[in-house]
Amino acid sequence: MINQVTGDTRWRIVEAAMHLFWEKGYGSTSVADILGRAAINSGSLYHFFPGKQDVLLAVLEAYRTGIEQNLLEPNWRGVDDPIEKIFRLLGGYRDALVQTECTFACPIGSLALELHEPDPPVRELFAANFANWAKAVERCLKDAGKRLPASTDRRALAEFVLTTMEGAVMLASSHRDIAYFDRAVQQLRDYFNFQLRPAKTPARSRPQRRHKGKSHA
Amino acid sequence: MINQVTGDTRWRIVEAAMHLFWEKGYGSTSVADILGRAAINSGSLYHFFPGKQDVLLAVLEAYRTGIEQNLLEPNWRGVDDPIEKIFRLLGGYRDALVQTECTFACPIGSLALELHEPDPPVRELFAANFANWAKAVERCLKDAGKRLPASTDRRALAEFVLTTMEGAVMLASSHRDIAYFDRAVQQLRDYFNFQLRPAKTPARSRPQRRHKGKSHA
DNA sequence: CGGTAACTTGATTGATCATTCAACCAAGTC
DNA sequence: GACTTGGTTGAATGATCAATCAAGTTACCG
Repeated sequence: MINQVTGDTRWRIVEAAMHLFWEKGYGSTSVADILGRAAINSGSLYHFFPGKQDVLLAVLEAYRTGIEQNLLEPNWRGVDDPIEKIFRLLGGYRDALVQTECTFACPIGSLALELHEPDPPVRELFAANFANWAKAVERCLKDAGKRLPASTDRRALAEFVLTTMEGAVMLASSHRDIAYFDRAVQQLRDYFNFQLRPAKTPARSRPQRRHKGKSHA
Repeated sequence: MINQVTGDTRWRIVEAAMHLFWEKGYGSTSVADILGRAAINSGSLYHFFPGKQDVLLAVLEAYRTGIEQNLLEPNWRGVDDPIEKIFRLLGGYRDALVQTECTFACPIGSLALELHEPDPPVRELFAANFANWAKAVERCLKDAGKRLPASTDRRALAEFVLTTMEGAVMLASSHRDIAYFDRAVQQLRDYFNFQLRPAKTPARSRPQRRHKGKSHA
């Protein structure tokens, strides 16, 4: 998963912790779990990290620096239209949900809500991750140029895409039903269509039903 | 907090757990914490509940049955306009964020994301809580009658309000900044305004900036 | 008053947790 | 071949956790 130049111990720890925090959350992942998955001993972990929380910091740092390579690039490969890029990104989270039978998707969001009162450095990394994500969407919105009215607040709209994604993931995973995610994304699509003036890809100008039943894949 | 006919032990436990789960989450709340806050001994707790998880079930059940009395009624007192009711409800979450300096707001959402793989009964209570919340909003949307186009999918829109609230709470609490919440709600307001035909309260028909800086209260 | 059922007490249990540390090893340097 | 540096081993430590239970208390009922 992800990649790094070295296959050294430190990275094995981060990689293992990434997976486990994503799967079980921070609190429910024991150091022993990490040791097991990374196939090392406790002494090695504590050689590289002062404590469990510092592993979390490294994990969040890895997400932060890897957003381009591991999140945006795979989802945007071969996609040019900036608006479509946004919905491809959301599609990536949809895939994660489907692949895990709607149990988990966004690791940052889950961790952020789990740790209500994180130490300042942890909180700052959450914020930085969210900010980078929104910035990427904001770039798309700027690339969309005049297809969006000049009056549209691009930053607020980009944040709103993130808001929608996180909320949609929460509902879908709580219900164990991808349809909740799809309906939310469709609402967002409709919101976009209200604002977009038709480009190459003609935008439906009126809300239109989809996804009546459960999953659609 | 909340209320119940009796001030008996069982209710004291649920009340204490409600507060603690909200404040620290499920995993970080020890049974000892609950005992302390409820001012009882472990034997009493285990007399009423087979285990910690059953306390969680009771808490979720309490939220579920109390939504009308403890959530809707206080926020909707004196408000008639169904659309305004929706935004008053969101305002209630805003108040919770502000009062806790943006550390926590929606207990259900936090717990739902914390417990990735809850036992079926727990998961069902999460789903039921979300469903009731969305149903309340859906009722408002139906009460709005012809102010919304007939083509609008009221269920999907109601769910979208919930999606937005949960996502907005997550962003605001991660950044410790209420402005993230406000911007998201403003986007939702704009979305509504695209669809609403002007009622008594004339709806701004164009997005309009607000909240440039940090908090606005 | 005797009896019983509901409830409470709080020390105790055993598991699990994050963390520590002295001993060990391997590669590189002088 | 002595010494150092960077990394590894894994048993041990002490804290904390959810859960137990035998002994006690209270309230009600006949």
